[in-house]
Amino acid sequence: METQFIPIDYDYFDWQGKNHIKIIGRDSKGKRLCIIDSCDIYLWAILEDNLKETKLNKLIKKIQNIKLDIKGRKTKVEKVEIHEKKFLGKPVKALKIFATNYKDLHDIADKLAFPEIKKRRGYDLGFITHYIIEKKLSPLKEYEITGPVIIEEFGGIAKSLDVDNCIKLEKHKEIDQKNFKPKILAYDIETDDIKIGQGEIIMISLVGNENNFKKVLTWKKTSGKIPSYVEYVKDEIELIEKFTEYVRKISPDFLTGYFSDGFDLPYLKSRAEKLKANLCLGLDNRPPKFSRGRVEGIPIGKINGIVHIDILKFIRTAYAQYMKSETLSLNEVAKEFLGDSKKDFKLKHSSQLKKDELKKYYEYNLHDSVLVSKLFEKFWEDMKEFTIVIQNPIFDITRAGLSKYIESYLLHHLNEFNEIPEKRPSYEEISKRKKLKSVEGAFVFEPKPGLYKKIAMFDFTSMHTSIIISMNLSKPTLLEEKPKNSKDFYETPEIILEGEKQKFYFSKKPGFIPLLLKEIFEKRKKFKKEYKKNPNTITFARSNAFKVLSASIHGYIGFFGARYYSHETSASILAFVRKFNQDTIKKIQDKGFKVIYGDTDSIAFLTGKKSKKEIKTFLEEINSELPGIMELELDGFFEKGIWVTTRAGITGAKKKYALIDEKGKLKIRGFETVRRDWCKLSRDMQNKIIEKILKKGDEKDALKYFKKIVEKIKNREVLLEELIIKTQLKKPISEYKSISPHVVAAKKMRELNIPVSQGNLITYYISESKPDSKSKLIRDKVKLPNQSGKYDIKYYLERQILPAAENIFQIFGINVKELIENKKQMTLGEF
DNA sequence: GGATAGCTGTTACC
DNA sequence: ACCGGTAACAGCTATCC
Repeated sequence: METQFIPIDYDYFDWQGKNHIKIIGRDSKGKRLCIIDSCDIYLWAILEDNLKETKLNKLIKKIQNIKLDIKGRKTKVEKVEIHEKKFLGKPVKALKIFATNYKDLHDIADKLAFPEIKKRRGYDLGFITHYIIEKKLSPLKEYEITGPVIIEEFGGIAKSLDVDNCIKLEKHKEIDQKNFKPKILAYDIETDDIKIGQGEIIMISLVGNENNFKKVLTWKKTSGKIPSYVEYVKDEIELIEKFTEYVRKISPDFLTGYFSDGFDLPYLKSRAEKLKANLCLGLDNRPPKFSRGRVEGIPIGKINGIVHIDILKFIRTAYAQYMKSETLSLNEVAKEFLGDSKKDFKLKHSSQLKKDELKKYYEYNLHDSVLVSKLFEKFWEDMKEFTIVIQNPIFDITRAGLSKYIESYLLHHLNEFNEIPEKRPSYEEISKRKKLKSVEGAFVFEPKPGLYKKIAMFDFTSMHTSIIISMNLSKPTLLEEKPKNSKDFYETPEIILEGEKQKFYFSKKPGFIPLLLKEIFEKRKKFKKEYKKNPNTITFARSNAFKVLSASIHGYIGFFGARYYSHETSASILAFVRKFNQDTIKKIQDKGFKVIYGDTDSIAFLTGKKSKKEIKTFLEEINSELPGIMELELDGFFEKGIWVTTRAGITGAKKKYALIDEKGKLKIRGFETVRRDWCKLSRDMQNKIIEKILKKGDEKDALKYFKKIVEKIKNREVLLEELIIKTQLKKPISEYKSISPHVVAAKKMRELNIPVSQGNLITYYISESKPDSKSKLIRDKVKLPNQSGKYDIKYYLERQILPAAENIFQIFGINVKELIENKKQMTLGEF
């Protein structure tokens, strides 16, 4: 049979002792196919240099005779070949040692402790990654494949799978990608208890991307007319089984939820087990399987053949860093990316629900799935792009962290360089790396506080990555010492590493890591351009997703868990980052401009009387002098900007500024207004003050506004919701050494049986202390938002409002602190 | 018992 | 443990006198 094929989900099984890959995917007509294939299984033994032939032959004989008897399964080394390979860029002679089963490679490696063998590599990739590398059959790419249809072979696997055809792969060829439209089903459950399996599942909503499929399944019935999407079932068992039936009938490529790895799917599983209900969602007619997750032990739910995607996890890795939302709740994320939100509905125990409320509940439940399905559609192109670039199955891509992205990308391209993969660091190696002092980071220019006009901002495009590529920095290209007879190397500035002043030297002969990173760099540039041409939330998200990927390369090299970790390289990258930024600052100053700020890869300066065209020409001039692919670009021109002092004193505060461009668009960094751990009142107030100063140029009006807010607080006219402070609980309550207000708030919540756990955003406000209280601690005045009380005027004036305004007014010589203090005396006087 | 340096903890910037 | 360094800042905690 010959057909087109898009691989989607990868799995493997043993048949007659040998690993076989099982790939579920689609053909161009939307038929679901399963492909069975196998590949060579082997590991590498890197030999000592200059090994004599007789010794080598003896060694090969010994290896060929290795036999294993593990867990009752007998197996042996199949064959051994000699290859000229490279390891960390250097030529090596290596033995390719073949085995039957990938699982055995580790045990074989253990038996290779011969003095002739320097290193053993390539047995810790996992079979799926090994297969994809070996056969170049990558997820979500498109292929022309040929092979016989199988029915009885491999123990009748074809019969156990719910697919249109099962094919034994003989040949495959990559073809151009057409626009693959996956079948998607979003789901969401409602329950009576948020602890997994502790309550009943009340209803489940399903939303598909074909035929406008919308469904709410429930056993909680109401009277009167109900919407056509609601389907009643008898009880919870039937609810779960109906859900299973629909998933199987629709048989989507992707079943997607929001936090569904941590809630919906484990909940369904737990209830199904308890009630003995059928939850066999997989194409293999089995229930979902769970494994322990990477983050906070949140499980990972896998369904055979149908890729379960928890869209929250992908958002967390690829976008969270650059999002405006304060939390990654479905509601906030939907607001940011879809301009839509959850339906307004106050959740309560189903027994407390009135008949008319139930209809609202159905709507609410359905809409959650609508949002999830829309989010999936929004991010589909990005997930696909990441999957194709990184070449790991999309199931893993959507759950992995950034280091995994980079590492997988590298591992999948090593063959192009004839490279043997480096191993994962051992536990001992990791502890050793963790003990090293952290390397000196980027340079931040100390600003002089003040109001500035006519500002230009330059920044380097993907600075760290372009430095790695341009200066050929990586573990394999790092030279042991300064070459004596050659100029073919890059020299770093002086670096202090582990207390020792030194320089590092990198070969100019292009290494595989810098060469490979170029693709990621190019993609980042491409998507940034796309965003600038067509700015919307989605082009912004994509541009940022690749920005994150591109920016994490340097982090990967300095990450102790990385295969290609290099402390020296990491220090070198940062030394170049400092050097190029400082050199450019100097160039700009030498040209006669006043530099006012810069952080890592950016520089802000006053354009003075120079035209935009002149600035751009100057930029080109700087660019012509930059090495390799390094590029400085214009971030923008700004009409005005403010920089303030630190709270403590007279020095300019770094990482805090506000700018306004010609279109009146504000760019605010670091100020309280962008920090979620300040109350809404002070954030909004500060934002307005900045706006009044930058837009209208009217600090008097800003001051008037500030006084108004002070009055409002004093007169208790401020709504409590404006005074709520939100702080994240970053670890379990018991682990806190210092008991700060948010920890107290979390404790109070626990006392009231409100579930709190690590990662929750804790909300509270500061109330007036009891008259008899001697405590000066703020934590003793903490109250939860729903606890009644009077807000503490003094606290909000002195600790929330004043700090958010003080430093800004100080620029204009206005001392608002005195103003508040006078007012306080007046207040006292009034009493 | 009050002042304060230093530490813990959170968040943001890049 | 799951990209990392720089920085601001609040509020607690230890230590001093």
